[in-house]
Amino acid sequence: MKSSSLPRPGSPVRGSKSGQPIMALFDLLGRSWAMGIVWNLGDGPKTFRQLQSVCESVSPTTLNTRIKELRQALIIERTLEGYALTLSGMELLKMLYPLGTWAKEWAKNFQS
Amino acid sequence: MKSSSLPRPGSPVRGSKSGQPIMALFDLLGRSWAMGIVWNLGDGPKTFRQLQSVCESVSPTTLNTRIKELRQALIIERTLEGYALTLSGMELLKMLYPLGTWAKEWAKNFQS
DNA sequence: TTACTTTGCTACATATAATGTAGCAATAAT
DNA sequence: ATTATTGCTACATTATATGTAGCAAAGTAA
Repeated sequence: MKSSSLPRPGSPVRGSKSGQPIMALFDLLGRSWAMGIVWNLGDGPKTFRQLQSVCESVSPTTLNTRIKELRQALIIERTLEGYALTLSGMELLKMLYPLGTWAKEWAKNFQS
Repeated sequence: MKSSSLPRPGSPVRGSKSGQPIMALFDLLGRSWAMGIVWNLGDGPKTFRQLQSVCESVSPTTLNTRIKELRQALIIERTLEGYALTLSGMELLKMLYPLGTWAKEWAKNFQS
């Protein structure tokens, strides 16, 4: 993994050469499993293997990469019980919850 | 593009074999530029080329793929003025706005 | 102490997705 | 009739994700 693959606000990221915070966040969260990992840590810390099993089909390679990125981004951290959301990560998750509600309404469009 | 590449709630998606709505949404939005496109349509409809220029480095291939997906997902639509958020897409965008605020706080951690 | 299990990964080959550049057909403007 | 713009497609290259195997370290049980 190149170090440049970690999107940081203030450095060029996908969507913004100047590294606008929201674009850095979109770059970070817009990678496979990133939001799923945050979401799944909502009910408490999980070990690597637990995350692997709750994120049904994630490969260890990808999981490990995402974990590194989210840790560097200060969204998750390693604790004695496993990987956990940081305080900041918990705040982020709170902002994702409304998406769950929206998604349920949205899903109605696709019922066969 | 395989038709199976469009994540739909109710069908297997990344993160959920049963296609839980939130996981379908994460699958859809967790692709490069997806959230950036929605975000950038916040201030009104944009043509393909306008989107291309506002999403600085997006390739036409990727932009076109994302547009197709977001249209099928009923989040954006084609209008006379260009691509625009649907009503549902506007609601979704509203749920993304708080992330902008969060991201600004988050960015403070990375100031050199 | 030995043996067995679980954990947190790494290696590596393959498949899939994104990028970058070129350019074309259709419409609009001059 | 010419030129410009728009919404793409083609295609080669590069980057990212997947899937499987397995290993070293730590914990557990006998």
